[in-house]
Amino acid sequence: MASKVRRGPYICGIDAAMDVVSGKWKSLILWELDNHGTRRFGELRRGLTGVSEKMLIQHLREMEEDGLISREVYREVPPRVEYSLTEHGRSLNAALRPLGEWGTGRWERLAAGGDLASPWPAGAPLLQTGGNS
Amino acid sequence: MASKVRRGPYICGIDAAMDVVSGKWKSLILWELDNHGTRRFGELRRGLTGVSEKMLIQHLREMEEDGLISREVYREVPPRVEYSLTEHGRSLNAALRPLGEWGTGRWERLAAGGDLASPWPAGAPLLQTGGNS
DNA sequence: TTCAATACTCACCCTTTGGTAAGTATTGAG
DNA sequence: CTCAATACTTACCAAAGGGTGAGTATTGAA
Repeated sequence: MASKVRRGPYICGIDAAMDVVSGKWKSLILWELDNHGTRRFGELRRGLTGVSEKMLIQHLREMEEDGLISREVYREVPPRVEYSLTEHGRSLNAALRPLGEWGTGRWERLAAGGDLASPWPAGAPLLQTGGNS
Repeated sequence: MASKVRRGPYICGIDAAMDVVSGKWKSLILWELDNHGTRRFGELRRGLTGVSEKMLIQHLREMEEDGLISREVYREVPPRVEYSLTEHGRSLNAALRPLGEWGTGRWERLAAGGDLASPWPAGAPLLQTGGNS
């Protein structure tokens, strides 16, 4: 039961993308690695507040299989393992940006006591953060 | 147990967007409504091959609560109910487009006996479909 | 000899998600 | 009176997702 091995059959592109990105912590891992370039296992664990070791490693393994991240092992004592984004992972992050901005907009509207029906809060400009967050 | 009522607290914009879009059939519903403009319950059911009535209506209700779609009831016999995208739903669809294109790329690479590590299949141009699919 | 530090690995369990199949409500047609 | 057509609604069940907590392996330092 090491990995999911779903990989289709897909019904559309969104479906194919979701297969890779769905998982409670995956977008956070993407974001964290995009910010820092390279992170050790322990750094990731401390960076993603609330993640369990089991889920973190499970997600990291799946993302490695999906070609999103690379894993570098340094045979030292104590051991050191470094994770970073591949080119493929960076392109996924870029593709997620508009969705992240849409989500930020919704989030702000909700926080403002949000009326979910109208697309923008009528005059309140949407603040754009740097990345997906 | 009528609705999910998650709506935060979120940790990033992606999280906020995922809360709205996660669900086996939601992106398909978005896509179907974007294509046809307006669809009856039965048309949606027949359009999304494999969806159960329970899940379809559950997703539709949640999406209505989230302001993505609107529901129009015609008091006839037999009854008629029509669903369509709101402005908010259309903006979500737009934000999903890059992700859909990324997924299509991955999908094609997989179908081609895909090497998941390199971002593009080296010379094979990515065919862009019209929407998210 | 014991401990610390790191990166896992495993067994167990609870919650969420989604499917199946049957039932409800309405009213015009036969 | 029964049936068809539509849009749900409900009860029940199985699978997937994710959390907890303990255990493993390695070796230098105390």
